[in-house]
Amino acid sequence: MPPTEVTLKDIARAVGKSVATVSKALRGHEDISPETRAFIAQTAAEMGYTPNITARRLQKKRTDAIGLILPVQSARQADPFFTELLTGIANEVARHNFDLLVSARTPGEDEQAAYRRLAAERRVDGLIVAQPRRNDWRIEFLTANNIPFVVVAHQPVPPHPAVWVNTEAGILQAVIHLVEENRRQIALIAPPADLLFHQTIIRAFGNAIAAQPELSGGIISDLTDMSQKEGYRAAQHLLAETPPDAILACHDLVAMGAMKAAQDQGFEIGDDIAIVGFGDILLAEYSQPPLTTIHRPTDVLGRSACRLLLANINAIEATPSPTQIDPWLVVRQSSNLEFWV
Amino acid sequence: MPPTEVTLKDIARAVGKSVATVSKALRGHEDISPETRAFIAQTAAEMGYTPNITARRLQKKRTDAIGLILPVQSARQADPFFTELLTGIANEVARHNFDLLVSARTPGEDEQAAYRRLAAERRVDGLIVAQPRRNDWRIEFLTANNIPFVVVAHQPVPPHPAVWVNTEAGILQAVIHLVEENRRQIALIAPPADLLFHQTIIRAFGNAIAAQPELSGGIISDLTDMSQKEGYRAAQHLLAETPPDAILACHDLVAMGAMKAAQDQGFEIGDDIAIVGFGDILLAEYSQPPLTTIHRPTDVLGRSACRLLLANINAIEATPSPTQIDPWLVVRQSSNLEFWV
DNA sequence: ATTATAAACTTAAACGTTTAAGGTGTCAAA
DNA sequence: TTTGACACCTTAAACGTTTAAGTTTATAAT
Repeated sequence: MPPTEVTLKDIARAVGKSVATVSKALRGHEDISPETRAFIAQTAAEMGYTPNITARRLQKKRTDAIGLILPVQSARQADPFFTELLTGIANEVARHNFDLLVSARTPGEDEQAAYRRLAAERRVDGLIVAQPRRNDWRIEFLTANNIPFVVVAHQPVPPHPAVWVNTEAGILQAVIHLVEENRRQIALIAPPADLLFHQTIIRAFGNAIAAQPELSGGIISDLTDMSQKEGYRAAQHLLAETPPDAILACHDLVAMGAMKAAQDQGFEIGDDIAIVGFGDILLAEYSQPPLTTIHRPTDVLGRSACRLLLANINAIEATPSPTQIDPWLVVRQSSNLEFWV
Repeated sequence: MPPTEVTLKDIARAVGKSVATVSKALRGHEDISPETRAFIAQTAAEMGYTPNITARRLQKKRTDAIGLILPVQSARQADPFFTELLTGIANEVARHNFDLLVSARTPGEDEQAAYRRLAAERRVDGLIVAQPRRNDWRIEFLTANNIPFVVVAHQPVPPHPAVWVNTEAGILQAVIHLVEENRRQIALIAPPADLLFHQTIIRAFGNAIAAQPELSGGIISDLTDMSQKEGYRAAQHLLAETPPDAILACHDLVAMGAMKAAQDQGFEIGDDIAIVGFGDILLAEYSQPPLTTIHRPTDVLGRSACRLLLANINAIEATPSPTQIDPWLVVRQSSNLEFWV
């Protein structure tokens, strides 16, 4: 490392040309002769030049960075969904030479400060908003302040740019599967009511049930978050009275909590009761029994959201990439009688 | 949002003072009269001024940002350890008004580019390096380029600044617990050999075994990563021949894979065989059976690392915060006979 | 009446880039 | 021999801050 950073000025001095020439040479402009271009490029390399992106940013008025604010419950909390989303976004971002700024905040006042920081102070060119809520102030804030963003959701969020998983299709597949497994009373453990996902999944569930005349369905709708703990609690209540023969959970973590509750009450999962999750987090396959679940291709979701955002801020030309992502059902032991023959 | 960003110049024009005065007023310098200071502050607020951090950065030659590069195996991969670490770091970073830049890369060539980008191009003031490897080129690179960093590890990494979990103590607790549970042959499933953690845990395990005369220990040491899949594979081999009566895994995910392997081979976990993990990820409590594990306070690790890094780059004054973090054993059903009485 | 001190500013340069506009020299065409 | 046209390069301004050094005015000390 040079004792002091090498700048364009240093190179200019070294090659005996002006700073402008050096800049243009390095950026490959047409009006610099090939020889000069090559000479400058070589000198720059020899001197160990790396551009100062801060200066570039100031001049270009773009940060070439996007932001993601993770809603976390506690310092410990780490919803695998967000992690996978993050990985997807990070990968895509890297391909386009952008930076990803991450903030972890508990929803509330604190979160607002984070949005103001990233967005109003223009630390980023745009943001990805995950898990939209009812009357989401984040969306209102970003809209009002004219800051580009893309929502990652479970259904379209007009009029805002969004990428979403086709919840309707996923739920329908799950319900059909349960019917084929001869389940007749399905209980849905719905997400917290302040999430848009709440309405989406309840509607999808209602439609799916309505399409199968022999089915009856119930809905648990008092979750405060989508954690194992809440899943445990919800299932506990559910099973205490007249237990359904299938549970459809809004999140794999919730499903895992529900499984534990059922096991603690002596149910044989996959036999006495079927349990289906949503998400297909990595651990779903390794739960005991392995969890049947609706696979949500979260990394694809992240990549698409990222691409859409970059297109919207004119960083890349718009590609007609799909905004609706189809999930699919992954059948494992928690819902499958064959494993119990 | 203003049609165009409000700058110091605009405020200067509005209050009829120079740009320098406005700047100094807003930063609370002594040589601006209280009245002017107040007036400027008010005007700035009214005009909706937010400082342009890019300009500030250029001038100050600091980015007020740190970086974290997550090693990921695939787009899907999402080791809960890193997620928790990330959350811890993000939280601490926010408290000091710093930004956190995150990159997700598969170890290798790709990863190098990410380091060069963040570090050499000075997008960040410093980096946190997690999961150090043998002859870690990342550490060499950062050292050679004079870029501040802190390592998150499982033992000290002299001469580099680091924060580590007291692996020795954790492993000892686990082994003592297993002895009390009347286990006599303990197998360690060690991390991949290229990680420093590999040596650390093997030494700790060796010492712990040596301290208990009645014990015999074996070591599996061919993992390619710390995943459930690898845990499954390792345990499968282990159990095929002369099964130990306890397995100590280097990571909860590995332990979960091992549990599944054991179950698939008809072992009753906690009875026929005890399994102990390392990390205490959130899901450990919800596995079936719940996993006994060495609790690694990952978020604390992240916070401490962050604080140490910030102190090293003179962003905060050094606090004598501990660099060695003590883990503790959490006993659950996977190793506890009492559950089986 | 002079000088020093202090308070409250302003000027100007700097941080490292990019780029529009302008300049110079060469060569070909008229 | 003039006139473009072109290739190649330079000048200068700009992006929005911060801050060292300088200026002005008022006041106090000699």
